[in-house]
Amino acid sequence: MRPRASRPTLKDVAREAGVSIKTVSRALNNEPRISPETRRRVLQVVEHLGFRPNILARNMRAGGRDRAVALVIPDLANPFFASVAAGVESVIRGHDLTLVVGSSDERPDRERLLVTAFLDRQAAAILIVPAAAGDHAYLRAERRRGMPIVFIDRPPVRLTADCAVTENFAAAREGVAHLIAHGHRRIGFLGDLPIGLYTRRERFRGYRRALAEGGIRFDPRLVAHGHRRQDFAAATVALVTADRPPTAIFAANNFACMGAVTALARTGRRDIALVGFDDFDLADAFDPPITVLAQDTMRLGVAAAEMALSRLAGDRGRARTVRLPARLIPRGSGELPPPAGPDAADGRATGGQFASARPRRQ
Amino acid sequence: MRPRASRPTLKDVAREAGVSIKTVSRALNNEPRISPETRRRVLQVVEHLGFRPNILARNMRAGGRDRAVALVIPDLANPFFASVAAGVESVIRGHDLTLVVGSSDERPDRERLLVTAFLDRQAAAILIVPAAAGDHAYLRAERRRGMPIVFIDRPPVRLTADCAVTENFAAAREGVAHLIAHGHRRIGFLGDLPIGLYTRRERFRGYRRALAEGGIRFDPRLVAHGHRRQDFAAATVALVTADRPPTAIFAANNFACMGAVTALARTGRRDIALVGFDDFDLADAFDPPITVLAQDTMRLGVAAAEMALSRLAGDRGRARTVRLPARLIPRGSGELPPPAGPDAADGRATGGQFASARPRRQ
DNA sequence: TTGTAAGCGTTATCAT
DNA sequence: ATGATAACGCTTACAA
Repeated sequence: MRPRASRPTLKDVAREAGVSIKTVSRALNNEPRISPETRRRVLQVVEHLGFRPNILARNMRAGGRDRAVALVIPDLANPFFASVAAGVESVIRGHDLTLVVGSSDERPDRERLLVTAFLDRQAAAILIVPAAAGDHAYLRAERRRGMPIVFIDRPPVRLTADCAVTENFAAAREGVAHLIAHGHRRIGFLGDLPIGLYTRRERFRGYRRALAEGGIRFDPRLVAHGHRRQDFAAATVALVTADRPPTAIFAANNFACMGAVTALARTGRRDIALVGFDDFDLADAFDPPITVLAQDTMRLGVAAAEMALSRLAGDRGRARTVRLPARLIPRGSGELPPPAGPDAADGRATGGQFASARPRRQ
Repeated sequence: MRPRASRPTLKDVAREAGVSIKTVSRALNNEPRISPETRRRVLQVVEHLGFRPNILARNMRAGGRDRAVALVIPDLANPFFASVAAGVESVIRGHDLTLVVGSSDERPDRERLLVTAFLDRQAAAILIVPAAAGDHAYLRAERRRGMPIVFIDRPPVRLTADCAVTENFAAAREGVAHLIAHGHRRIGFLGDLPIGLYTRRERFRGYRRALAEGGIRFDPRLVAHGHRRQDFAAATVALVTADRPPTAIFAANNFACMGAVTALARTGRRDIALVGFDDFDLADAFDPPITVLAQDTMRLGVAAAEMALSRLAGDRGRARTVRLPARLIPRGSGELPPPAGPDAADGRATGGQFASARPRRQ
């Protein structure tokens, strides 16, 4: 087992080229005071040795931070976050910044470990989609020093910082109002866990508000929760097979919606209206296609990255919050009428037959 | 605009605590030769100042590399890669290593930029899911020095290195043979772009082999390509509405399969059999549910991470390739018979009627 | 138990 | 135009 060989350094290049390390440095950084001839020779040695500068050492000397922007997300497998990352990427590219991503697995302790790891590596900026039940007071000192720290999708807890979020309350309210406008009065709510999660709270508020505005009494039996898609599928089955089932479901996030879709498809129920929060791949491939409130995930990332860049440029003004609207995309599932006409609240008995009697959407 | 304040250093803590920087260092690293009293006092100052060690400086002195494992993938939004990342994570966690991910956007130039950025930052190991049409000769020197570099899903080009791949050829052959076993003789192929992409080549080979073994003549008109899901949907529509359309489709990757599903759902065709390469979320939510060849994506990541760790531990043996089998998951779509019985090759004329005549799968 | 000096690989300063 | 030297923040070796 040969020991790991180390990379060549400035010193190695200098020795090989017969010059001082400073001359090598000059050649590499296009500094003016060096003869073209020397530069050429040095660069040739650089090439030959496969020399690459050690960024860590460079940053240390320069006192400055690394030109890497760190993004910490709860779950790599959730396309929502991938899209946010793409938004961030699009902004920082062209600023000679590299995006690195870490996943907290929706656990506050791992999130903190990751954020700290990036801070300790002198990242230029840190963008965080916080995990549920976290506490960000530990970042106060860094914030005070002017470190660009921006939160995305969910605001920080016990910390004031820049933040880019969707107008969850307004969007949820609009989505539920949409169902009400189509005649539904028994509307189920499928939400995240934990219940205290910011987005779930806001969306639930929107749900309650829409109900109230529609003169509909809130029924806690129509509320269910889950975490993974399969949980939501099970919850959906439970909801629609219970006494006095809902005629419509409002799914408060993408996994909830996918779970509901799965359950409805598997049980062959095409009579239950459905509106989901967050668009998702294949939403248009179902029968009927799924109506969603699409968050502008890309722009969420863009807005966050822009705030970070502004901080990086020296802006020490007070923390800002950017709120982005969501867009209702009616595709079919959210426009289904309740089974027995606009005024009936109970669709259980006739639902199945009704579904097969209606012409199928192509 | 106040200038960005810098983090406190060992020196700051030392001054504040009235000790030397070495004493502070001892207190921080739990070194033995320090009085409990001094340690307590130092740690208190550390706490008070919010001091955090500069990892870059530490690593530089220690000569060692950073304890970060870098993973470069072509597309953050593809759940396939997210799952690979999860596999890597599961291995390196517990080795005090942090996973950082970068996305090449399926572009070789960006991939190289990212890989180089991580190398220049002294990453402990680099895992690469290469973009199409890349060239990895530039990594030869690093490999020679013993840098752990592992390729995932697709092998390196013009470079010999550790590699973890799925047995694409065997799996594709099995999938197509499965369709043939169910009576199909006109089987479409939906493949990646570019055509030269390793996985697409291997899977296409498997397709051709299975056809040959089934005594079926290859028909180039049954082959279509695409990149995004919508492309594949369009390609699918073109395939099934052409003269002498296929009675079954083999989709050579997850987006291809999702595209085919979308197209078949939108056009209400439930008579075309479908087998997809790669499992995907919601594959079980369609009617019929989608039969797939599931790659063990998680284990792909695990295998790659294990090779990297072994290199990190000093193993300088020759490059290895780990090949993992895929698993056929029959869910329904791959078991549909051809329209007019096992021997008919042409399903166009009667397909639609046939579909509505068959009982719908629940 | 504690402190001093050297060094990691860079870049900046100042000679030459 | 080029080079010696200090400095960045830390750890290792050695001295006190």
